[in-house]
Amino acid sequence: MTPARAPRADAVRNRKKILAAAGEQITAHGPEVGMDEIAAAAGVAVGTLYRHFPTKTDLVVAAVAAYVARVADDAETALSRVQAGAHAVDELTAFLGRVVEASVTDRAVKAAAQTLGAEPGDRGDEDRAGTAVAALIRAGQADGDIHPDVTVSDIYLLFSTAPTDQPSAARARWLALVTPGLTTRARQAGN
Amino acid sequence: MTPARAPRADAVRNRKKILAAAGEQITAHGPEVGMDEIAAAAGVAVGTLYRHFPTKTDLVVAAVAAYVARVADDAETALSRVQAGAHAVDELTAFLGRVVEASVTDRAVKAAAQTLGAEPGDRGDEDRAGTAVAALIRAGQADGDIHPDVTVSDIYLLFSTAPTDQPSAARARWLALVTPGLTTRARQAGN
DNA sequence: GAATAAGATGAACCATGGTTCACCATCTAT
DNA sequence: ATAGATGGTGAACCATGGTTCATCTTATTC
Repeated sequence: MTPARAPRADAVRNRKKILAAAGEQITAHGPEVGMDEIAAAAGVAVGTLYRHFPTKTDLVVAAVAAYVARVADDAETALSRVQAGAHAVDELTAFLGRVVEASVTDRAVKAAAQTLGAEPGDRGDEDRAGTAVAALIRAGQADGDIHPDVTVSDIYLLFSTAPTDQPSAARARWLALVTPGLTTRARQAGN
Repeated sequence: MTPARAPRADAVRNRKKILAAAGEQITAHGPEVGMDEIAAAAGVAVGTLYRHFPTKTDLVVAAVAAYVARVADDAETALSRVQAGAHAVDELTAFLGRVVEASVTDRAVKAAAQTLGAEPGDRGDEDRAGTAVAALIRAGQADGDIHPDVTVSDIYLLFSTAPTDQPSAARARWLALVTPGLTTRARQAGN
């Protein structure tokens, strides 16, 4: 067992800067930003990135984890509104809409979603999000508004297929087209 | 005006081989296949590819056009079935399902779909597909089964977001979730 | 069956972008 | 203050993959 003496102060500092920069850059330009750009944004050299994260994938995963946390917060907030009396269906679709809308700016969230759907993940934020969404669904089902067979993975499935690169109008239309699949009521007119 | 004497026989032959090979390769491995591989499959050298198509994009577009034709055929067949008495909604959703299912094997179709949604295209197959789908929609609306505000671009929108890389079960589920957005009836139980 | 233009060839080129590593700087423990 | 390991640097490396071009081949024409 390596007792592993405490990491150096500047190393900790840099790690944070890197994570923050990676987040910003990925948010702005998607996961395909170059390591050089992330390094520059963090005010470090490329080599430093590799000291902290063995591969680019590792870095992206780590950075994206922050956005999963954001989604989890959003879901929990929505849930608390429901517990305060708001309609669950409305909150759920609004949540879906917000997350989709957010993923336009934060292209990374989309990647995060795929992570969500992909692996069980290492506990934490993913669970929080899942739990909150599940509660949201259950509440809506209790109201009789959400179809009984809807599950959390349905939400992830839909979210992972959201038309991120399409114009705002298309995204709104998409949400309108997709919502009836979750609810028990037939579609209303208009969008 | 260059009278442009007829192109050489082998040039014509090669052009066909290239198009065919590009189709196969893209179908098998998606639009990201290397030019080398396409050339090899066609039994030609890379340079020949570039003699016929100035850039890779041009080649892909040309190759993908063939798949647009396939989709158009499918849509027209579905339409003819409706005219023979079949239910329009059923044909439309089945069509959507088939195309999605097909795009698992033919990853290229997906690219084709994005092309469809993107530019007006140079007439032809895209129009055929659009016309057939439009007729399908109109028929379904006449039956009162399809929501009055559904348009052809809705179909394209949905198709372009289909979960191509997900397992079969997920794709089926997706179709079930998405269908109610097109119809006037509320969701049924099960998937 | 030359002559010649159209076409084919594929090694080489180049840009991109992730990754490495020999060397330098800095923090921390004594 | 100093040793020495931990961390940082960034030019260079390498793999990938699209694109070019000088050269050779072959179909067509007279």
